[in-house]
Amino acid sequence: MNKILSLQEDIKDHLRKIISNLGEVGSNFKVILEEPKEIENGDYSTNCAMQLAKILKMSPRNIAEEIVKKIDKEVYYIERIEIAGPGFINFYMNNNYLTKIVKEVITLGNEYGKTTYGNMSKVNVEFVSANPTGDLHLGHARGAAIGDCLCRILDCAGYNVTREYYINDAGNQIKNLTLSTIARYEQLLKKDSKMPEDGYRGQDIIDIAQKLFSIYKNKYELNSEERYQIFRDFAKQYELDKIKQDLADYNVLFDVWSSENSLYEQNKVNRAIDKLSQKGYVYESEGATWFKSTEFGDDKDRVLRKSDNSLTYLTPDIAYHIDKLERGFDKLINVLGADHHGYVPRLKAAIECLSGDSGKLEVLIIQMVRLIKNGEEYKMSKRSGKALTIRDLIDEVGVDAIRYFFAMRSCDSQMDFDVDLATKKSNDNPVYYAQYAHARICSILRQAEEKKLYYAKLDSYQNINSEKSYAVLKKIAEFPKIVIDAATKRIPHRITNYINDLASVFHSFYNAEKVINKDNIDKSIELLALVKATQITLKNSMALIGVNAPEKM
RNA sequence: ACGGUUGUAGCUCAAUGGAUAGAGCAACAGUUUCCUAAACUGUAGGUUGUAGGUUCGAGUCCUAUCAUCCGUGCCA
Repeated sequence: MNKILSLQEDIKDHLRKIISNLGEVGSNFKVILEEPKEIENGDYSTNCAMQLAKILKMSPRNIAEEIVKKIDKEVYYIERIEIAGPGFINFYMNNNYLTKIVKEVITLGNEYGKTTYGNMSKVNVEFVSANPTGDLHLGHARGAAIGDCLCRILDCAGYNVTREYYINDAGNQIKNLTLSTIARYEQLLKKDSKMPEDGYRGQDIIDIAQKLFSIYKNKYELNSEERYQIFRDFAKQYELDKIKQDLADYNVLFDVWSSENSLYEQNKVNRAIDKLSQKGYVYESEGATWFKSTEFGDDKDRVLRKSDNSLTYLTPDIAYHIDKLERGFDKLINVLGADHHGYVPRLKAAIECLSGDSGKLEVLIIQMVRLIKNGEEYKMSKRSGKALTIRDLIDEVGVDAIRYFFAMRSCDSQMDFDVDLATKKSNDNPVYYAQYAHARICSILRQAEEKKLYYAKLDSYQNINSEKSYAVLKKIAEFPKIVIDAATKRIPHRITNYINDLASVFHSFYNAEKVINKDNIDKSIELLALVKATQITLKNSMALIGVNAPEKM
């Protein structure tokens, strides 16, 4: 824990002791020490006098006075304390304490922001998991950005994170992909083959067919089991490779690629059905096999095996989640699009039935993204092939801008993505604001170096003493706490807000004060340390979003 | 019809149950003999969808209602 944060904790402990001497307040009374928005209200503030009013049957202001009398100001770097409004106790710190953060940040470097908060508990985050039947599109881009940022944040907060992608490479959609490919292939052989009813009509299928044609020519003109298998495997691999490449270019890497098919090969799917059956929650009706999910809170019972003997999407997915639990994770987080949120209760029902561990599964719902083009909604459809792919986005807008844009928004509000705005007015993109701050800092450090000026690592900085520089220091000191907050609440956008705030206080500082000043070398080398600490914090926080911190712009 | 999300400045969005609800864009007025003006400073802009309730205190929690999007397949 950094010195500023531990000082806050120390003050809290101090308050706790004082309060417990005032009377019986109960063991679950929590002392809250917050940072007021308005600087006039102090560096820290506590509302505990108001909270205690009812318990102690005294007026908040009287309680506040009792508390304030007993606070040891010297030990905690407190300059003065005021009681304000209905009973807030406001602490005005001796700001010299803030400069202690500078040396700490510089010493920690890339490690600044990391904590052991998560105790290395094992978290599995499953995200994207798009079927290998076509390109990733806008919605996947949002899920990928949120999922990946969340993983980076959890990792920073001390969790042991596994990033996982579930490949649906066994079901109906693969059959559809294969039949679509075969149809395109036959069309290349000048046959009058029709696409399947709900086939995939994108350009990628034509590309696959052409590749197959250049390898096999007319060898597979006639229908055969061999043709089906070869075409299926080829198409599947082609699509999957493309997805992997696009994600890698989007700065998203996975630890584990799980295959649905391998669940069948290991007989895990049948075993899941058997286990549900043994527990007595499976029955036959209308030629299908049903799971009695209503016993576990679902709206209606669900089909596991259809009357045509094929399985529903749910069945292998149950086996998959049991498999994940058996791999020893303390927490499973699924990042899902809002269009799938109705699916969650049945999955949880099955997990609860089989393991009693459904509480370990947490689903993060990402709301829909509407694509706006030429001022109106642009409807996308994978089947028709009409879509804006993640590849198009990367080429047109750039990875940093897209990732930052998606990470900025709370994931539970639906949003519009205006392509024209994103491409044309890309200079207005907030990511540049932060990147510019970083580039600016690097420029200062470069020029200082040319003048043989280097930042100083001191225990206390007497020359860092302006309001603007205190604002920067306070912001820097918050960072580890913000990371923990973003991790536990699963809100990556807290980090982008933080980045924006940090860039803002720095820009403001920059415009008010000259860092490199030949006439005051002592001050310069101290301010350089502040600048260096800002650079480290900015870079580390941007890394959590997965965007670059350029040294020049 | 039922279940879930969202509703905050002209637009896009923030805001740990706290004090005078904040940013960016758009509008207006300023700042460069000086480390990057992709920046900074200021002005203007609000009945937090509506109506109740909970409490010392509500944009935040509860109820109702309206609007919005998503879902309610033997699709995935």
